[in-house]
Amino acid sequence: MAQKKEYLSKNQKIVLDIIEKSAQPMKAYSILFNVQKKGLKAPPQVYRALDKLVEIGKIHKIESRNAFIACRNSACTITNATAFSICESCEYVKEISSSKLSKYLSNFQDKEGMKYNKYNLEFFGICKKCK
Amino acid sequence: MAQKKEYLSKNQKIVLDIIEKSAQPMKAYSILFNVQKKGLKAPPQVYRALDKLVEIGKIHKIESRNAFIACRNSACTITNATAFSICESCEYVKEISSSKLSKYLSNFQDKEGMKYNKYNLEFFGICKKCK
DNA sequence: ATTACATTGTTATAATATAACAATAACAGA
DNA sequence: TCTGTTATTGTTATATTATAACAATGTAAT
Ligand SMILES: [Zn+2]
Ligand SMILES: [Zn+2]
Ligand SMILES: [Zn+2]
Ligand SMILES: [Zn+2]
Repeated sequence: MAQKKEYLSKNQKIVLDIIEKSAQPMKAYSILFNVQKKGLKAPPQVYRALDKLVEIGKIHKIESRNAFIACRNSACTITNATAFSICESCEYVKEISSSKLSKYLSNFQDKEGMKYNKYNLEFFGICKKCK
Repeated sequence: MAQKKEYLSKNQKIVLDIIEKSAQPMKAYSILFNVQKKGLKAPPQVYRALDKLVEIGKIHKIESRNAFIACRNSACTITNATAFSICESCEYVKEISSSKLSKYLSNFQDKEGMKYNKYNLEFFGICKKCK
């Protein structure tokens, strides 16, 4: 995990850094605002970095929120099997790392017997704090 | 299913109609273009209808694609447990109706024992045609 | 008729994301 | 070193997706 970071470009490091420092998902334009002091002034600079970081699995996109969160699931070397829980009240997001769940979904076949190489699952509910 | 439609408003019916006629997911602005001849001229008119239709489960949003598809899963009276397969080559989308899968996910508990009242799952792969 | 409430129409704008191209850096082979 | 090649960065403009705000109209109960 740490090694991979060595190969990141300058902008990729800057963007990853800010996301990793955030406990919760960040939106692209909030990232942009936060990295402007570091010289990244325009959306494409941020989006390019985000694309790459998603591709190599250092971060994940929370699709229903258009936001990006650092991967902290050590089992998540793969970028193609992601699961999250999202609190609909406070928007708290947590990556779910359940080998049972990922096994189940990775092996899932539809009615035609088709298997999939990738999935993204988002659970919604009310977190403990909000209850 | 048919009854519910009776209670839809004019704009909701128009928008649902165009989505149901489409075999595949439609984007909001494509819907807008298609309903302009029916008098819906501005985005809010379409987005309001979409919001309502999603809420009552007549359509679903494909989050990773920002697109909307009619629900054709008769078991999907619930709007809170959705699963789709998406072809990454041709973008073909199909709603998955597997009672086994939905049972598994509805009963899923995370490490803290928390259960969720809602989920959305998107599988990605290459469909038969594209292979 | 009056109130209340839902729906619609309308304009403007916010938020998210990409196209296109120029400039610079990194680097391998001649 | 020079040179071609590729990746990365910088920059401007624009496309795409979505909502705020408020006025107008419709619907139905009292
Ligand atoms: Zn992860
Ligand atoms: Zn919460
Ligand atoms: Zn459905
Ligand atoms: Zn396909």
